[in-house]
Amino acid sequence: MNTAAGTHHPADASHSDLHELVEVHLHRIDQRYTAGRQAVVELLATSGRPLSISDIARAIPDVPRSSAYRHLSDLQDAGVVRRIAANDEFARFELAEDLTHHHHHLLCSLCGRVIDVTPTSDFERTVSAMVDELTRQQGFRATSHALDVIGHCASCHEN
Amino acid sequence: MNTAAGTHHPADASHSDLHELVEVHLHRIDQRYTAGRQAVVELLATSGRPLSISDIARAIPDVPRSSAYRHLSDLQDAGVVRRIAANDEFARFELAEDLTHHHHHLLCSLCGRVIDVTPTSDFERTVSAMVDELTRQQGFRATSHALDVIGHCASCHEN
DNA sequence: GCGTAGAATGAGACTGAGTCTCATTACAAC
DNA sequence: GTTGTAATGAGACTCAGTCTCATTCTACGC
Repeated sequence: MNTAAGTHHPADASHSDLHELVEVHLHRIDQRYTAGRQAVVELLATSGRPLSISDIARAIPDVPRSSAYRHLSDLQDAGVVRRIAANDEFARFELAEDLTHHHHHLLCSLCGRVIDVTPTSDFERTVSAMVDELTRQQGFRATSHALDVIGHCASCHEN
Repeated sequence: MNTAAGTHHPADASHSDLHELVEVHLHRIDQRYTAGRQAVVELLATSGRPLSISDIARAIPDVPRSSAYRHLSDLQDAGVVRRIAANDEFARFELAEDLTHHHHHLLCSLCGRVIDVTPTSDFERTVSAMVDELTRQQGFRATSHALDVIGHCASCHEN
């Protein structure tokens, strides 16, 4: 499996492409791509891991909390940002997969860190088959899926 | 795949067995299996789906909120209860898998409902292989995993 | 059975993530 | 430039979840 933890930068291919793409997504729901929103997207794109609100507040302190929440919510509506629920009590945010690439998460139950990993094609085939089955049997219409592996990250079980 | 949504009752085999097992788990960490804790376990066992705190408060109103939280936290420490983070903002609780059986979740992004499904052995084999790989490559020590499929449940996309 | 130490509980204050409101500012169209 | 509308900042507000502390229960020795 190819892991991408901490090393992939979704905007590597072309940084301006990302922002143009986000702008298109926003325009689709009649929203502007303002400076505050750009700052949030830029941060999520370069961080390479899902960020909590406190991460975001720390990184871009000139964007007030209430605005950051609103930007994230608007970007979520535009399909640009995805909210993920970690095992601790607060939410984290990352760029949506169609702007980056499909991946899963390792959740450290000690420090709360979230690490991205890209799945093998073998794995994804099995998941897709499973999801198809569910759609039929449960009448459940899947839009996406996420595998969360819970455990202890390298730096935590060292200590 | 065998789905078990809404139909499996973990304690079907023997209800008293479950409570004895929980008692053992609690004693292991020097905790008593009191009436309040029994009420919570009983509720989780018979509900057949992960419950939020408001579900629990509604079902057993004579157990105060602060006690319910404490019971859940103690039961979690004993390895009897697992806390799962749904996609909405609040946590849900279910009996740990070694008291029931290994399963995954369908999360309805419209109504917040969480549906349990049991994985195929084929799927679990692939996941285990993937998790082993991670352990080696990332130095991540996995303790458990969960596949969340996000989408719309039958009753939501009917309307 | 009785007394006592420690565990469990209930009530309610407290914390902080996330939401809402509203006055102000920026922008787009004419 | 003017005007209507969208976006923003500040801060009040809500409510899930935690903490504290006085009270009640339980196990155990006598």
